[in-house]
Amino acid sequence: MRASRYFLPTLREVPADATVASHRLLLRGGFIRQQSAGVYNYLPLGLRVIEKIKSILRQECAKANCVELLMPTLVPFELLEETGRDKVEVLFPTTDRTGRRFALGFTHEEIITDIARNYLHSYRDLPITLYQIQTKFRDEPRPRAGLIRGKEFIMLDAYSFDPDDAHCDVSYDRMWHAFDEMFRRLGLETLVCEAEAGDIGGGRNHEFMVITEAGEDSVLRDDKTGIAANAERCDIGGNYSTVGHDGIPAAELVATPNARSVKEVTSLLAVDSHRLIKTLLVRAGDRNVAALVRGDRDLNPHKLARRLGVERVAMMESSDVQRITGADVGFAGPIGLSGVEIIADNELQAQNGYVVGGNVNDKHFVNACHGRDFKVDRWEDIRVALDGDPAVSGGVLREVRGIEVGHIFQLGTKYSGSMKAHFDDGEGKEKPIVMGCYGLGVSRSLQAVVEVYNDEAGIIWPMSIAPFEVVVIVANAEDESQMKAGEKIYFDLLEQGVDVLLDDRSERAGAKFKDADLIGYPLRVVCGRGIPEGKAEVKWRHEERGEDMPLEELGSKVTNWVQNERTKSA
RNA sequence: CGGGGCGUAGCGCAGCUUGGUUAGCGCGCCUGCUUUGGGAGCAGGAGGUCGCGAGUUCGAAUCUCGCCGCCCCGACCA
Repeated sequence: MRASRYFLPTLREVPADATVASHRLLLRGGFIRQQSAGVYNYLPLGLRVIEKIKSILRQECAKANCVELLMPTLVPFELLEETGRDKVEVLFPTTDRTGRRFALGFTHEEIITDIARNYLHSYRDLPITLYQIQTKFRDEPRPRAGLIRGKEFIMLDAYSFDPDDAHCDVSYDRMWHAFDEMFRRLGLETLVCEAEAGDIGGGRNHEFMVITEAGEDSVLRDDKTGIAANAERCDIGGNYSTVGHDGIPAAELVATPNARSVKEVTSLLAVDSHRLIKTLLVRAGDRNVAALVRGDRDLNPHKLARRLGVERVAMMESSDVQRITGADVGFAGPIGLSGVEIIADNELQAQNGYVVGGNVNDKHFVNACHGRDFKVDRWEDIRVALDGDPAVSGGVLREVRGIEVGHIFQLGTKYSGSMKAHFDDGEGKEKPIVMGCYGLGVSRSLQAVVEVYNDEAGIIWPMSIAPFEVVVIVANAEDESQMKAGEKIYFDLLEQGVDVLLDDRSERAGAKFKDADLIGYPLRVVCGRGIPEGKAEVKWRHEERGEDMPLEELGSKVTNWVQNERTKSA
């Protein structure tokens, strides 16, 4: 490809809206262009990277015996109704001219399960894993940071079908390994985390995180075992012995007019927030539960749901809170509550004599003691883990930020059950197929790579997914000998199968260097002032200096370097 | 959805507080000459519904109201 005939809309100035480095570089390098919030064009350079990523994913899928198909973007609404996912909030609903309802595909469990129930009837058809690479649509409440979170994005989604859990484990582990290989070849180091399953549902699941400050997820890593977990999921250890109430004065109801929030109450009563208990009322199935956490902590609703053995908990409506506590939201407390199961965070055992809501408007108790003024039905770990918290292993949890580039799930029979995707087990019994699903963010991974590989001057692509492997710059496009030499190298490299761009634009040399650094080609060849002596400069993007090389050996040497890099990431 | 910020040429910005001729600047773009290894110099030029709509006023980029869009923080997140 000749740059003079290509599309390289690089920007000298930094677009004001981009705050994350990788987002800025992708915009400046002319890889992507925003169309609207969370919606992007992939310009030619960006598309090249996307296609290279896809190609690596396909190769690894093939190694793992996964079979590619392509499902529709228009998902019939009735299928989502079968699994209850017609209520999912990020759905993009639409209708055809006859009024028939669809949703733009946000993930394809329903369609793939529909395919399974139509074609997979026998244990002889299993196991099998099918996958696609496709644009997904999710009406995200807050798109951010370019391709990190968008309303549409490119994703690989794979689905495994097995006769039982043991086989599913095998499929799961095989895909886990395939993901490891994919990320390795993209140049991404990932930390695998235990995670929450969210609306996808199911049981065992793991996230693949690229650790970087620009990430939007919080990951906690046990410094003793190295095991990591998403903050939504992370368990907290520590041994707590219950502190008694000796010497603590009797609980006393005090006036706290209009003080509802932790901040308002603690500043009014002049106490630290860790001396206050937040009482959060939730519905868990048909049960009413009061969850107690320290004033300076956050309840983790996922964890609470898990402790209670339900799929999810929902914060109570304010009318229900009033009915149960007799007071407005903001004044709930554990003393005198009835018909409510009280579950308290472990950490609360370590102190006593708290400030709690009075279950009367504008009143709170001080010196409230568990074991004296109110009874805790269960002590559990129900709060959001923080940096420095004790790990279950006895180590300490340390927080890092991460970009979630992959998420794999064991679904069990969640979809096959509700959609009746059954198979004959060979002994005359019909059973639901055991499923797994595996998502890898293609566009998000692209940006994660940029986030990890860049410097002040621009992007530094790994050879495996660089938009071009080599750029050949003709320093002065009007100098015939330079242009001739550049074209010769260009055609030689092309012939050797190297992915090369010839920068023959009539820009000044400096501008072409700046563009090359910004765009981030791994290797740069410059045909310039060395040409009269039969030499050109070769330079790696990640190195400070290049070296002059005789033209005769340049082609084969560069080809070798490229091929070496390729095998490293093959 | 809550909080904050922004919307003026392709990009980055000034002007708005205190309304007043033809709305500026830098980069980019076009033409010419010179230059040609780290985003060149000089000269000339094109490019604007000042986000949209109402209102106030003799007069609105500027003041008021409504709407729309974009960014950041939070909530949410498959």
